[in-house]
Amino acid sequence: MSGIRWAEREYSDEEIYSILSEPVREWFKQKFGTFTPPQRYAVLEIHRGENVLISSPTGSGKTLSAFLSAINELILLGEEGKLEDKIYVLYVSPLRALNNDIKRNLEGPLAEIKKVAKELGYELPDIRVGIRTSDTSSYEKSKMVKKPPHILITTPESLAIALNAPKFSERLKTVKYVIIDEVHALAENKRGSHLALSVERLQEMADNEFVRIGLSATIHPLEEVTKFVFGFNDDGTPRPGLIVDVSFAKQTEIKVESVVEDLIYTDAGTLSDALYNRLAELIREHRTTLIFTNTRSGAERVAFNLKKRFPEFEGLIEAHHSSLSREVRLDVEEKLKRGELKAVVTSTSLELGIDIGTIDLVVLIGSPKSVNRALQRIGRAGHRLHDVSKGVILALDRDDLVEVTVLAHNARNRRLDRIRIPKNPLDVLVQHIVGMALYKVWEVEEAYRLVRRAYPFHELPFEDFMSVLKYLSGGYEGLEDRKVYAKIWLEDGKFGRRGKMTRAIYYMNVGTIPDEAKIRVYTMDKQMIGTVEEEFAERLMPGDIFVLAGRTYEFVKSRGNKIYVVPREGAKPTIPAWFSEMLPLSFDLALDVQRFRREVKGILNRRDAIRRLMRKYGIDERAAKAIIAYFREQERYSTVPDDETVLVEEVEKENTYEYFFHTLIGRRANDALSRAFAYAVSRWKGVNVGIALNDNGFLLRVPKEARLSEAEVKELFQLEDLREILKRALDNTELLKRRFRHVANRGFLILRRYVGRKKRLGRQQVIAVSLLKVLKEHYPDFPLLKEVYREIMEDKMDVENAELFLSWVRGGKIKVVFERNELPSPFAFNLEAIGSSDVVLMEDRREMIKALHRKIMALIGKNAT
DNA sequence: GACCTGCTGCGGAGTG
Repeated sequence: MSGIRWAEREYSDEEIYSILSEPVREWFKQKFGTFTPPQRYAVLEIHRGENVLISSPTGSGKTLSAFLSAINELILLGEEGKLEDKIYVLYVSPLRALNNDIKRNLEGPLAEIKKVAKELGYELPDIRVGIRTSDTSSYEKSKMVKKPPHILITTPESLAIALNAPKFSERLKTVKYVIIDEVHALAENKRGSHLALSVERLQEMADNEFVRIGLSATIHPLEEVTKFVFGFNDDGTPRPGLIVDVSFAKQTEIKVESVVEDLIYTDAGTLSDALYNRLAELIREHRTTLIFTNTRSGAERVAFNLKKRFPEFEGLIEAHHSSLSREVRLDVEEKLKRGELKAVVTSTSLELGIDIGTIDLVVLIGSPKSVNRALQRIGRAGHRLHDVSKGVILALDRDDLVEVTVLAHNARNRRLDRIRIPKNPLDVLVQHIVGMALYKVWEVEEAYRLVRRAYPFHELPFEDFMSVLKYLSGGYEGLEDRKVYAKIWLEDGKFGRRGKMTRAIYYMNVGTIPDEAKIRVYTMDKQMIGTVEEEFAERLMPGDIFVLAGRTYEFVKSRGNKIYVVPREGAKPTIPAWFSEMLPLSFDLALDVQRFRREVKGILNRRDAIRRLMRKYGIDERAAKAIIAYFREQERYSTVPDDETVLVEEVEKENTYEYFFHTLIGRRANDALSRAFAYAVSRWKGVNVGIALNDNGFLLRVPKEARLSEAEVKELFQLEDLREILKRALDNTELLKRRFRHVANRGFLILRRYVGRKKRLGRQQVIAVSLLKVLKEHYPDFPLLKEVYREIMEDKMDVENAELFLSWVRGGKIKVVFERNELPSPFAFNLEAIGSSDVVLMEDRREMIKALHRKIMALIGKNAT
């Protein structure tokens, strides 16, 4: 029997007012008059000390539902003169910009309540709200130790650091309410696993059991996420609490547009003209437009070009992303809040929660890759409950167009993607074990119990827990000579801290986001603008001009980890590139695109195909025509793969055979599947196999002598236990070398967490593969090494869904169609263009696709469309 | 060596 219930009781205004103190009640009446649905379900329950997960749309008063009980309590304490200098409420969100926004949105009402109270004759003390993130100066942090805020706002990473700050952690012990906002964005990845352990550590050190409140606008499945927020009791049952589900649909209007008629033959220049003209049009037609680009360099490029092409926007358009300095970001956020900007171009750093009244349009350039993300972003427009959230998605290539057509349709119908919560990530556990050891001496059993209270580690085998402890306690002959120090001691069923540097190592390596070697960019008068990657900075020559924060700067000189620049107009500035992962297409959405393929296939020969698509999917004629033309070309030349057919094409190249697997299951699942397949092929044939992959499928490049028969290709789909195959594949460093560089970087950082090297090495040397190789050579039994590797790779891989896909093939739900083709089919163009090396230029890629298209059209005849 | 498409966040406490 689970103690988790669905909220059934909707309380009346009077019932809620009855628990509120007079100033809060009067303020609420004046300001709102009545409670919103989530408030009617949640406020009283939270007041009674129930854990609550609230799922309801943006602008529905969700944040206030979470805070109202706590604010009321603080006001009551203030009235009675019992408000102490301690933290009562802890609020955690994934984004710094959201934290800033929440602070503003709390301070306003608190001041208003104080004013109302004064009119009523109460003299209330100030209720302080404080933020603690990387944006907080050390001066502010030290003030916080002496005089803590009553409400503390932070991020998962900063919380993990605060837990180990000897003085400040004392202040956290008094917490009564823990609010986790935008839960969906955390639960589904390791940032969430990391936070879940932090919360359990906090509970362990806290004076009392605190109330847990989770918030989200878009989340599915609710029960699992609820368990994630509440955690588990020691007897294995989920902690009790309430699910408040008022996720009624907010009015949303989503348009899909193709910026040009012809997505193949339009040259790059015309395409960008069309894009910027359309953007300018949209910006002019609206009060404030928020534009999402998915990438930081994209945000820089679009912000810069809009201002350059349309001088009317000078000073009215800004860029916002994580590599801009605190000053720049805060300035943009403030201007946005005050309604002083026409548009802000952002990567993803403004996609959650932020409440800006004047934003009346959201534009997405390229696919946001999941329905949840699309709804979150578009929800930034028309933030008030009864406003319509308006979004326009601009597609720039044919695969993108197909994807966003399905995505927009799902978003309109509130078909959310399921999130999957990672289980037992050992790299996260290692960080927290070190953190725990810094805090006190632990009984092994006691620590294991604590860890298992966190949802992601609820089923952690004791052996795995012990192997992590043993690993961290070192004791490996000779490792210390190589500066591999033990972080903990482990004896008589207890463990504790070891090593002078351990605390610093913990601080410096906290979190699960892969790091980059950063170079700070300063103007000559010492204003920091942001950071660029070491590799980008290294290439700069004096006089070079580049874009940062949507403006152009000339590089002057480089000093250590800083470079100095001066503002300068330039003819053709470069745009920095930052290394990171690409947003992966969600598995659920991928399956829907498969279904969409079958649907379109079914209507291809009907005269009203275009009209039907327009009607059902709400796309314009241009977009519908492009989709129909794309599918007709594919069908004339090859097979249209869908949810019942997986197409494998063999194409002969000069030295290789290329096999295109049209497994539309998203990048992460394709990553797992392609690697397992490549490993199997390389074992069968004794050759190296090249891999290229994207969301729509993958490509194996096999040497001529290792050509696969149709039977062998089909045999690949019979592979069982992918996880096991991948484990073996991951032990093969040769294969790993071929992987993307950021994986290597990530590997290095994780390794650094274990090894504890503080010194930053040159990029060439830090490639984790080589480091691991060295360690492996010298220490064949180096414990957990393989596990560390797997952790790194499994971050990128969705083995579970890859297995699921294979089981559908084995079960006959999906049929494998094998073809030998002279050229890759139209659906394979984008994969082909990934190329054998990572150095295909965008322009070249477009040319390559154009050339392929011309050839295909010649083969199937001009009248295909 | 240059090409380019790749998100989110990131010490504390005390001393001089």
